[in-house]
Amino acid sequence: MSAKSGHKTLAEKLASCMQHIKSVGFRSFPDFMKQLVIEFPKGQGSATDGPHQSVTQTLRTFLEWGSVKPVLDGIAANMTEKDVNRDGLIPDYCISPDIAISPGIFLSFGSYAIDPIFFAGDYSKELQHTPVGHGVLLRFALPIVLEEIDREANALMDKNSLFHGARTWSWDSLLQLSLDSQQAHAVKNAPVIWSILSTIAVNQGRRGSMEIKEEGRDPWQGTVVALSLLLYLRNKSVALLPQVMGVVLFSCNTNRFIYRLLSRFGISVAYSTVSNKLHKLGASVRESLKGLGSRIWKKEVLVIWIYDNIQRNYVAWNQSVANKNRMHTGTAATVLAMEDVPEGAMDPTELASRLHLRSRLTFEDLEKDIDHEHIKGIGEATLLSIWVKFIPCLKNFAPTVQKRFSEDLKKHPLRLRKSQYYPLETSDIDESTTSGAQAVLMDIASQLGLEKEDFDELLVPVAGDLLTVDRIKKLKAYTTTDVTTYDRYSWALPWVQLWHMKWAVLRTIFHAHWPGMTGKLLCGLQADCETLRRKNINPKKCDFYSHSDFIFDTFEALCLGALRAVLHSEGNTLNTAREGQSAPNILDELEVLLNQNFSPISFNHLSDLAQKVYLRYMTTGAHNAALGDINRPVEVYGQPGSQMEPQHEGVEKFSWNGDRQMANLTLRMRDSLWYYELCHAIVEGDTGRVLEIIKVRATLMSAC
DNA sequence: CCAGCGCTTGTTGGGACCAC
DNA sequence: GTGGTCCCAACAAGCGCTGG
Repeated sequence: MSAKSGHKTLAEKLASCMQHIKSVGFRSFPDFMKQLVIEFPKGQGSATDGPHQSVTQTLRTFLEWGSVKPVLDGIAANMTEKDVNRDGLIPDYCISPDIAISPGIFLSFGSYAIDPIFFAGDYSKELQHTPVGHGVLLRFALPIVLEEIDREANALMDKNSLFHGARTWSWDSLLQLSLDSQQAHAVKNAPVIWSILSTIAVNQGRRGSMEIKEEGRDPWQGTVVALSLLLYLRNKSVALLPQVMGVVLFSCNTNRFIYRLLSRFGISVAYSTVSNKLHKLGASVRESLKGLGSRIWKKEVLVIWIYDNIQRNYVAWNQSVANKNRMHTGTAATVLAMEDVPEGAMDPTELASRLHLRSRLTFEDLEKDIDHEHIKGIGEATLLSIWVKFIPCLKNFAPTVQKRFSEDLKKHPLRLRKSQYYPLETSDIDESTTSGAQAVLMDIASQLGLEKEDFDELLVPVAGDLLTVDRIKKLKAYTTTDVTTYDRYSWALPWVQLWHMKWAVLRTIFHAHWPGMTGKLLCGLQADCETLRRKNINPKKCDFYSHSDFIFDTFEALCLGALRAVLHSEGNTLNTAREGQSAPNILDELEVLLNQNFSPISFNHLSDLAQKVYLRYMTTGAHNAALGDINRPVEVYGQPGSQMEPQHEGVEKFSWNGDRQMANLTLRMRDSLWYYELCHAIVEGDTGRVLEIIKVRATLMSAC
């Protein structure tokens, strides 16, 4: 630097330094430092090298000149004796006080780690016991980093931080916990802390391919949790995650010992805190429910009441004749806010004026209401979706098929939203009796703070399982002559929930297609159950999930089989009868049939096939056809019998040679199709499509 | 600086059961 | 029948920390 530089301010000096560093090709200051302190000494062969020596010389002059030395001296002067014992790098507070650390355990360099160039000249004597190179940088940088970490941690402790627990609990404040938004918050407000913690958590091998894993250990979520714990240990009011963990543990009836253990580590808050807070929460929820009740009464919000019974088995500690395990029955209710309700839809006078029309309803009216074209379209689209799902060569049609459901066949798709729901207090009422249903309704009304006269203008859908609906219908029937609107229960609209409706439809399928005595291992669901070796199938009990999966699987298999049958009937066959060659897997065969014979098959052709399969195997007409009008070679099977007429039901003509199994299978595919569509329409959120299936089922059963 | 909160620790009471 | 044990829930006192 020339004498002129003496007039420059510090900022100017630094700026011109940085400019020089940049102008000779370093991308950034950290890059420069890295090259200078780590890469340069490592990369060069010997200290006697020409350029190497000159850099070393310059660096030594620079160090002697006094820029770094005061910094190092300053650090040394600020170190206490303890700090020095710990090699001066890790501050005292970073280790819990009762742990004895032997001196020099941190950063104890082997001699190989220290570049020989720093040991030349007088300066080396001063630094003899101080690690240089990497160590100098660390010594210089660590206090700065720690200071930055302190600053960031303080920022995360802010009351508006997403890690900060709520001062008074509410379900909203607990439910707002989102590890993803906490992560975003941490990345934004505490980048240094976040990068340090996530560097520990994310495996080096994983950093290259950042694919998203749905299950298993998630290092980023883990980092958020670790950060939450650390912040909670720093300041107990930064406790959102430990609070939520406390509630989770509470809901699992966790032993107090586990609470003590986990709260020591900052994973959960103490049991007494959780207990205390939950009591207050209960009180505040009671208050807010009263508020909701007044909004219901003023018709500012239209709601559905949902309730179902809950059972809990109390295990007796010591079982005896008098003391056995008990099953406790209670009721859990939820209030759900309805959205997008058309004006006047929930008008009790309108309902009252129309009630008498119901008795005029005939089967023909119901049948006329069904959109048969839509059902046909659904049948074909469902076939297509199953074929596309399983046959590899059709995979690229998947978006087209999906579009059919979401555009051509859509009826009333719901907009995407999150429903507002309000869980009520559980009660010990047994809702399985009519008086129980009455008590439950009374209990819900009192929790919402609604008086009897508030119901005069209200219509409230009360949803539950089939039993609940039956009990409420009975209750309404028993009280029709009562005086007040409330006591007549005319305000309550019993309504089967979709899930229970699904279950009811599922049961009817098992009821109809699980043959009792004859041929039970030859055809029908039971035969398939044996073939698939399904466990846990009991048609009398009909547990939902196992049985639902079973119907899905058999239906999908039947649809694939039907496609093969249609292709065969059109003369597309594989020669599989060769000696020593087993029959191909159905998927392999379909792949070959569709690929080779139609190379490649067009979507229109596939649609035609779907239409054929639907008409041939999934309609009531197909069922009737199978009962007599089958097209078999006359010379082999004789004359086909006549189609069965309703008056012939149960009395088969002497010459009848219909295919009873085929007819039953057709009905089963038809019923399964309706169930399949019901489930998928519910999942896809298209209530219009759900309603179409309900209309079909309504002609057959009362649960819809 | 101090009120309030969270937490620990200890106490009480009730219920159920068991051994004697 | 009595006393002891276990479990649960509720409560209070005391301590330390936080935050206004």
